[in-house]
Amino acid sequence: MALFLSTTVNKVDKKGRVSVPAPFRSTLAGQSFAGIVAFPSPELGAIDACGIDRMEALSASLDEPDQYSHEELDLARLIFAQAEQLAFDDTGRVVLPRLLGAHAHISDEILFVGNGPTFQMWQPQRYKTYHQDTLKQAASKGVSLRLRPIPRGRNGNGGGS
Amino acid sequence: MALFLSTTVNKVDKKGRVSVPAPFRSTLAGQSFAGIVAFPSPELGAIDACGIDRMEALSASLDEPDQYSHEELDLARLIFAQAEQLAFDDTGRVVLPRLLGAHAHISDEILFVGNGPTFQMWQPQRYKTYHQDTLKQAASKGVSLRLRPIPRGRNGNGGGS
DNA sequence: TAGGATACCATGAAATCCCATAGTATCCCA
DNA sequence: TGGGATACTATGGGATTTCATGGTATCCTA
Repeated sequence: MALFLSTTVNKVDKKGRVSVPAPFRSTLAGQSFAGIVAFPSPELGAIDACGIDRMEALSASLDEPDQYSHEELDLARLIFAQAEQLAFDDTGRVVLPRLLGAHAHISDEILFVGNGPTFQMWQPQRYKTYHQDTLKQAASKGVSLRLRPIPRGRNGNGGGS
Repeated sequence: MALFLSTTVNKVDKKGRVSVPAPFRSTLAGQSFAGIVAFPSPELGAIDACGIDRMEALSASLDEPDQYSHEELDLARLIFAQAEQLAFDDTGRVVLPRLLGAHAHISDEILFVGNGPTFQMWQPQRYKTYHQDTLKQAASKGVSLRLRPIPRGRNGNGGGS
Protein backbone atom coordinates (compact mmCIF):
# COMPACT_ATOMS: atom_id res chain seq x y z
CA MET A 1 0.00 0.00 0.00
CA ALA A 2 1.28 3.46 -0.87
CA LEU A 3 2.32 5.66 2.02
CA PHE A 4 3.75 9.12 1.51
CA LEU A 5 5.53 10.77 4.41
CA SER A 6 7.75 13.76 5.05
CA THR A 7 8.25 17.13 3.44
CA THR A 8 10.84 18.20 0.88
CA VAL A 9 11.63 21.36 -1.04
CA ASN A 10 12.99 20.94 -4.56
CA LYS A 11 13.75 23.22 -7.45
CA VAL A 12 11.82 23.84 -10.63
CA ASP A 13 14.19 24.48 -13.53
CA LYS A 14 13.41 26.72 -16.47
CA LYS A 15 12.00 23.83 -18.39
CA GLY A 16 9.52 23.11 -15.63
CA ARG A 17 11.26 19.94 -14.53
CA VAL A 18 11.09 18.84 -10.88
CA SER A 19 12.67 15.91 -9.10
CA VAL A 20 10.09 13.83 -7.31
CA PRO A 21 11.66 12.95 -3.95
CA ALA A 22 13.29 9.55 -4.05
CA PRO A 23 11.24 8.14 -1.17
CA PHE A 24 8.05 9.03 -3.02
CA ARG A 25 9.37 7.34 -6.11
CA SER A 26 10.08 4.16 -4.25
CA THR A 27 6.63 4.01 -2.74
CA LEU A 28 5.32 4.31 -6.30
CA ALA A 29 7.67 1.63 -7.60
CA GLY A 30 5.92 -1.28 -9.20
CA GLN A 31 2.76 0.52 -10.20
CA SER A 32 1.48 0.13 -13.71
CA PHE A 33 2.55 3.62 -14.72
CA ALA A 34 6.01 4.95 -13.88
CA GLY A 35 5.11 8.43 -12.79
CA ILE A 36 2.54 10.37 -10.85
CA VAL A 37 -1.02 11.57 -11.39
CA ALA A 38 -1.52 15.21 -10.46
CA PHE A 39 -4.57 17.47 -10.33
CA PRO A 40 -5.47 20.78 -8.73
CA SER A 41 -6.53 20.45 -5.14
CA PRO A 42 -10.23 21.27 -5.11
CA GLU A 43 -10.17 23.52 -2.06
CA LEU A 44 -6.59 24.54 -1.56
CA GLY A 45 -4.27 26.37 -3.90
CA ALA A 46 -2.12 23.30 -4.18
CA ILE A 47 -1.64 20.24 -6.34
CA ASP A 48 -2.85 16.85 -5.23
CA ALA A 49 -1.09 13.78 -6.49
CA CYS A 50 -0.91 10.04 -6.16
CA GLY A 51 0.02 6.96 -8.13
CA ILE A 52 -1.97 5.57 -11.00
CA ASP A 53 -3.18 2.68 -8.87
CA ARG A 54 -5.22 4.97 -6.69
CA MET A 55 -6.83 6.63 -9.67
CA GLU A 56 -7.73 3.25 -11.08
CA ALA A 57 -9.22 2.20 -7.78
CA LEU A 58 -11.24 5.40 -7.67
CA SER A 59 -12.37 4.87 -11.21
CA ALA A 60 -13.47 1.34 -10.42
CA SER A 61 -15.34 2.35 -7.32
CA LEU A 62 -17.26 5.00 -9.27
CA ASP A 63 -18.88 2.19 -11.18
CA GLU A 64 -20.24 0.66 -8.03
CA PRO A 65 -23.86 1.71 -7.69
CA ASP A 66 -25.03 3.84 -4.82
CA GLN A 67 -21.63 4.38 -3.33
CA TYR A 68 -21.45 8.07 -3.96
CA SER A 69 -23.71 11.06 -3.89
CA HIS A 70 -24.34 13.21 -6.95
CA GLU A 71 -22.03 15.85 -5.65
CA GLU A 72 -19.26 13.38 -5.12
CA LEU A 73 -19.67 11.98 -8.59
CA ASP A 74 -19.51 15.46 -10.09
CA LEU A 75 -16.39 16.22 -8.14
CA ALA A 76 -14.80 12.98 -9.24
CA ARG A 77 -15.48 13.80 -12.88
CA LEU A 78 -13.88 17.17 -12.44
CA ILE A 79 -10.82 15.59 -10.95
CA PHE A 80 -10.44 13.12 -13.77
CA ALA A 81 -10.84 15.92 -16.25
CA GLN A 82 -8.11 18.01 -14.69
CA ALA A 83 -5.74 15.20 -13.81
CA GLU A 84 -2.49 14.78 -15.68
CA GLN A 85 -0.27 11.76 -15.93
CA LEU A 86 3.30 12.89 -15.42
CA ALA A 87 5.93 10.34 -16.37
CA PHE A 88 9.31 10.05 -14.69
CA ASP A 89 12.34 10.65 -16.84
CA ASP A 90 15.32 8.41 -16.15
CA THR A 91 16.51 10.55 -13.24
CA GLY A 92 13.11 10.62 -11.58
CA ARG A 93 11.88 14.02 -12.71
CA VAL A 94 8.53 15.05 -14.11
CA VAL A 95 7.55 18.14 -16.06
CA LEU A 96 5.04 20.28 -14.23
CA PRO A 97 2.32 21.45 -16.63
CA ARG A 98 1.86 25.23 -16.78
CA LEU A 99 -1.73 25.09 -15.66
CA LEU A 100 -1.01 23.09 -12.55
CA GLY A 101 1.93 25.25 -11.64
CA ALA A 102 -0.17 28.36 -12.06
CA HIS A 103 -2.98 26.97 -9.93
CA ALA A 104 -0.53 26.51 -7.07
CA HIS A 105 1.46 29.70 -7.72
CA ILE A 106 4.63 27.70 -8.11
CA SER A 107 7.57 29.36 -9.77
CA ASP A 108 11.08 28.18 -9.00
CA GLU A 109 10.62 26.17 -5.84
CA ILE A 110 8.19 23.39 -5.05
CA LEU A 111 7.37 21.68 -1.81
CA PHE A 112 6.40 18.02 -1.70
CA VAL A 113 4.39 17.02 1.31
CA GLY A 114 3.28 13.50 2.17
CA ASN A 115 -0.39 13.06 3.09
CA GLY A 116 -0.45 9.35 3.72
CA PRO A 117 -2.17 7.69 0.79
CA THR A 118 -1.50 10.73 -1.40
CA PHE A 119 0.79 13.71 -1.48
CA GLN A 120 0.62 17.38 -2.38
CA MET A 121 2.78 19.96 -4.09
CA TRP A 122 2.83 23.53 -2.82
CA GLN A 123 4.49 26.83 -3.27
CA PRO A 124 6.64 26.67 -0.12
CA GLN A 125 5.57 29.96 1.40
CA ARG A 126 1.90 29.25 0.90
CA TYR A 127 2.23 25.88 2.55
CA LYS A 128 3.79 27.47 5.57
CA THR A 129 0.78 29.66 6.19
CA TYR A 130 -1.58 26.77 5.50
CA HIS A 131 0.32 24.68 8.02
CA GLN A 132 0.04 27.33 10.68
CA ASP A 133 -3.63 27.92 9.99
CA THR A 134 -4.32 24.24 10.38
CA LEU A 135 -2.63 24.21 13.75
CA LYS A 136 -4.59 27.24 14.87
CA GLN A 137 -7.86 25.69 13.73
CA ALA A 138 -7.12 22.51 15.56
CA ALA A 139 -6.18 24.36 18.71
CA SER A 140 -9.22 26.60 18.68
CA LYS A 141 -11.52 23.63 18.28
CA GLY A 142 -9.72 21.54 20.80
CA VAL A 143 -8.98 18.83 18.29
CA SER A 144 -5.97 16.69 18.81
CA LEU A 145 -5.10 13.57 17.00
CA ARG A 146 -3.79 10.96 19.33
CA LEU A 147 -3.36 8.45 16.55
CA ARG A 148 -6.36 7.02 18.19
CA PRO A 149 -7.75 4.53 15.78
CA ILE A 150 -5.86 1.35 15.89
CA PRO A 151 -7.54 -0.60 13.24
CA ARG A 152 -5.99 -3.96 13.66
CA GLY A 153 -2.77 -4.26 11.70
CA ARG A 154 -2.38 -6.63 8.85
CA ASN A 155 -0.90 -10.03 9.46
CA GLY A 156 0.29 -10.40 13.00
CA ASN A 157 3.96 -9.70 13.25
CA GLY A 158 6.11 -12.67 12.59
CA GLY A 159 8.92 -11.52 14.80
CA GLY A 160 7.95 -12.37 18.28
CA SER A 161 10.62 -14.93 19.01
CA MET B 1 1.00 -6.08 18.31
CA ALA B 2 4.09 -4.01 18.91
CA LEU B 3 5.07 -3.37 22.49
CA PHE B 4 7.86 -1.02 23.48
CA LEU B 5 9.16 -1.09 27.03
CA SER B 6 12.03 0.29 29.07
CA THR B 7 14.35 3.26 28.76
CA THR B 8 17.79 3.57 27.20
CA VAL B 9 20.30 6.33 26.60
CA ASN B 10 22.40 6.14 23.44
CA LYS B 11 24.83 8.40 21.64
CA VAL B 12 24.32 10.53 18.57
CA ASP B 13 27.48 10.61 16.45
CA LYS B 14 28.51 13.53 14.32
CA LYS B 15 26.71 12.11 11.33
CA GLY B 16 23.50 12.10 13.32
CA ARG B 17 23.40 8.33 13.59
CA VAL B 18 21.79 6.64 16.60
CA SER B 19 21.49 3.00 17.52
CA VAL B 20 17.89 2.01 18.06
CA PRO B 21 17.87 -0.23 21.15
CA ALA B 22 17.99 -3.86 20.18
CA PRO B 23 14.77 -4.77 22.02
CA PHE B 24 12.92 -2.10 20.05
CA ARG B 25 14.34 -3.50 16.86
CA SER B 26 13.11 -6.98 17.59
CA THR B 27 9.68 -5.59 18.38
CA LEU B 28 9.69 -4.12 14.90
CA ALA B 29 11.03 -7.22 13.21
CA GLY B 30 8.83 -8.53 10.44
CA GLN B 31 7.16 -5.26 9.53
CA SER B 32 7.04 -4.22 5.92
CA PHE B 33 9.66 -1.54 6.37
CA ALA B 34 12.89 -2.21 8.27
CA GLY B 35 13.12 0.95 10.29
CA ILE B 36 11.05 3.38 12.29
CA VAL B 37 8.65 6.22 11.56
CA ALA B 38 9.33 9.34 13.62
CA PHE B 39 7.52 12.65 13.95
CA PRO B 40 7.57 15.56 16.37
CA SER B 41 5.42 15.05 19.39
CA PRO B 42 2.79 17.76 19.08
CA GLU B 43 2.86 19.10 22.61
CA LEU B 44 5.99 17.75 24.22
CA GLY B 45 9.39 18.70 22.97
CA ALA B 46 10.05 15.12 22.03
CA ILE B 47 9.90 12.75 19.10
CA ASP B 48 7.18 10.15 18.73
CA ALA B 49 7.92 6.99 16.84
CA CYS B 50 6.44 3.68 15.84
CA GLY B 51 6.67 1.07 13.13
CA ILE B 52 5.39 1.48 9.62
CA ASP B 53 2.46 -0.84 10.28
CA ARG B 54 0.90 1.67 12.60
CA MET B 55 1.19 4.46 10.06
CA GLU B 56 -0.27 2.29 7.36
CA ALA B 57 -3.20 1.47 9.58
CA LEU B 58 -3.79 5.17 10.15
CA SER B 59 -3.39 5.89 6.47
CA ALA B 60 -5.88 3.22 5.53
CA SER B 61 -8.38 4.48 8.07
CA LEU B 62 -8.22 7.94 6.48
CA ASP B 63 -9.87 6.50 3.40
CA GLU B 64 -12.77 5.13 5.39
CA PRO B 65 -15.66 7.52 5.07
CA ASP B 66 -17.03 9.35 8.09
CA GLN B 67 -14.35 8.22 10.48
CA TYR B 68 -12.87 11.62 11.03
CA SER B 69 -13.95 15.20 11.22
CA HIS B 70 -12.56 17.73 8.81
CA GLU B 71 -10.21 19.10 11.45
CA GLU B 72 -8.94 15.68 12.31
CA LEU B 73 -8.22 14.95 8.68
CA ASP B 74 -6.23 18.15 8.37
CA LEU B 75 -4.30 17.30 11.48
CA ALA B 76 -3.60 13.79 10.30
CA ARG B 77 -2.16 15.21 7.10
CA LEU B 78 0.12 17.38 9.17
CA ILE B 79 1.43 14.37 11.01
CA PHE B 80 2.17 12.54 7.79
CA ALA B 81 3.87 15.66 6.53
CA GLN B 82 6.16 15.86 9.54
CA ALA B 83 6.82 12.13 9.77
CA GLU B 84 10.05 10.66 8.51
CA GLN B 85 10.79 7.11 7.54
CA LEU B 86 14.14 6.21 9.07
CA ALA B 87 15.68 3.02 7.77
CA PHE B 88 17.98 0.80 9.82
CA ASP B 89 21.49 0.33 8.57
CA ASP B 90 22.95 -3.11 8.99
CA THR B 91 23.96 -2.44 12.58
CA GLY B 92 20.55 -1.19 13.56
CA ARG B 93 21.15 2.55 13.43
CA VAL B 94 19.04 5.30 11.91
CA VAL B 95 19.96 8.84 10.98
CA LEU B 96 18.11 11.45 12.97
CA PRO B 97 16.99 14.26 10.66
CA ARG B 98 18.15 17.74 11.71
CA LEU B 99 14.64 19.05 12.09
CA LEU B 100 13.51 16.32 14.42
CA GLY B 101 16.65 16.58 16.50
CA ALA B 102 16.16 20.33 16.79
CA HIS B 103 12.54 19.94 17.80
CA ALA B 104 13.58 17.75 20.72
CA HIS B 105 16.77 19.71 21.53
CA ILE B 106 18.84 16.60 21.03
CA SER B 107 22.54 17.05 20.50
CA ASP B 108 24.89 14.21 21.40
CA GLU B 109 22.74 12.00 23.60
CA ILE B 110 19.31 10.57 23.03
CA LEU B 111 16.94 8.74 25.30
CA PHE B 112 14.59 6.07 24.06
CA VAL B 113 11.43 5.58 26.09
CA GLY B 114 9.00 2.77 25.50
CA ASN B 115 5.38 3.90 25.49
CA GLY B 116 3.62 0.65 24.82
CA PRO B 117 2.43 0.63 21.21
CA THR B 118 4.83 3.48 20.38
CA PHE B 119 7.99 4.96 21.80
CA GLN B 120 9.57 8.37 22.20
CA MET B 121 12.97 9.94 21.85
CA TRP B 122 14.03 12.67 24.25
CA GLN B 123 16.91 14.82 25.19
CA PRO B 124 17.77 12.99 28.44
CA GLN B 125 17.72 16.01 30.73
CA ARG B 126 14.40 17.23 29.43
CA TYR B 127 12.84 13.84 29.90
CA LYS B 128 13.96 13.81 33.48
CA THR B 129 12.04 16.95 34.34
CA TYR B 130 9.05 15.79 32.35
CA HIS B 131 9.14 12.51 34.21
CA GLN B 132 9.24 14.22 37.58
CA ASP B 133 6.46 16.60 36.68
CA THR B 134 4.29 13.69 35.65
CA LEU B 135 4.87 11.96 38.95
CA LYS B 136 4.11 15.11 40.89
CA GLN B 137 0.90 15.66 38.98
CA ALA B 138 -0.20 12.13 39.59
CA ALA B 139 0.65 12.33 43.29
CA SER B 140 -1.14 15.61 43.83
CA LYS B 141 -4.27 14.29 42.21
CA GLY B 142 -4.12 10.89 43.76
CA VAL B 143 -4.14 9.20 40.41
CA SER B 144 -2.94 5.69 40.08
CA LEU B 145 -3.08 3.46 37.11
CA ARG B 146 -5.17 0.38 37.27
CA LEU B 147 -5.73 -2.14 34.59
CA ARG B 148 -9.03 -2.09 32.97
CA PRO B 149 -10.50 -3.60 29.86
CA ILE B 150 -9.06 -2.04 26.76
CA PRO B 151 -11.53 0.57 25.59
CA ARG B 152 -12.55 -0.20 22.07
CA GLY B 153 -14.15 2.99 20.84
CA ARG B 154 -13.92 6.34 22.48
CA ASN B 155 -17.01 7.65 24.15
CA GLY B 156 -19.27 9.76 22.07
CA ASN B 157 -18.24 8.05 18.92
CA GLY B 158 -20.02 5.33 17.11
CA GLY B 159 -17.70 2.75 18.47
CA GLY B 160 -16.85 1.19 15.18
CA SER B 161 -14.52 -1.69 14.57
C1' DT C 1 12.60 25.56 -40.27
C1' DA C 2 11.32 27.27 -35.85
C1' DG C 3 9.51 26.07 -31.58
C1' DG C 4 8.53 23.21 -28.04
C1' DA C 5 9.21 19.10 -26.13
C1' DT C 6 11.72 14.81 -25.02
C1' DA C 7 15.88 11.96 -24.30
C1' DC C 8 20.77 11.82 -23.01
C1' DC C 9 24.96 13.18 -20.40
C1' DA C 10 27.67 15.52 -16.57
C1' DT C 11 28.58 16.96 -11.70
C1' DG C 12 28.76 18.25 -6.70
C1' DA C 13 26.80 17.28 -2.51
C1' DA C 14 24.72 14.28 0.54
C1' DA C 15 23.20 9.95 2.12
C1' DT C 16 24.27 5.05 2.49
C1' DC C 17 26.99 1.09 2.75
C1' DC C 18 30.85 -1.43 4.44
C1' DC C 19 34.49 -2.46 7.54
C1' DA C 20 36.69 -2.17 12.13
C1' DT C 21 36.66 -2.13 17.40
C1' DA C 22 35.51 -2.18 22.22
C1' DG C 23 32.69 -3.43 25.79
C1' DT C 24 29.12 -6.47 27.63
C1' DA C 25 26.24 -10.22 28.18
C1' DT C 26 25.66 -15.09 27.18
C1' DC C 27 26.79 -19.76 26.49
C1' DC C 28 29.27 -23.99 27.11
C1' DC C 29 31.97 -27.31 29.19
C1' DA C 30 34.64 -29.16 32.59
C1' DT D 1 30.15 -23.37 39.73
C1' DG D 2 34.02 -21.19 37.62
C1' DG D 3 36.43 -19.83 33.68
C1' DG D 4 37.13 -19.24 29.04
C1' DA D 5 35.18 -18.76 24.58
C1' DT D 6 31.58 -16.79 21.82
C1' DA D 7 27.88 -13.81 20.17
C1' DC D 8 25.84 -9.41 20.17
C1' DT D 9 25.37 -4.51 20.91
C1' DA D 10 26.84 0.04 20.45
C1' DT D 11 30.03 3.06 18.31
C1' DG D 12 33.55 5.17 15.04
C1' DG D 13 35.53 6.24 10.39
C1' DG D 14 36.35 5.76 5.41
C1' DA D 15 34.67 4.50 0.76
C1' DT D 16 30.95 4.14 -2.53
C1' DT D 17 26.49 5.06 -4.38
C1' DT D 18 22.56 7.76 -4.94
C1' DC D 19 20.21 12.05 -5.47
C1' DA D 20 19.08 16.44 -7.13
C1' DT D 21 20.20 19.54 -10.60
C1' DG D 22 22.11 21.71 -14.66
C1' DG D 23 23.21 21.58 -19.47
C1' DT D 24 23.38 19.72 -24.41
C1' DA D 25 21.69 17.05 -28.21
C1' DT D 26 17.79 14.96 -30.76
C1' DC D 27 13.09 14.53 -32.16
C1' DC D 28 8.50 15.74 -33.63
C1' DT D 29 5.13 18.99 -34.98
C1' DA D 30 3.34 22.89 -37.03
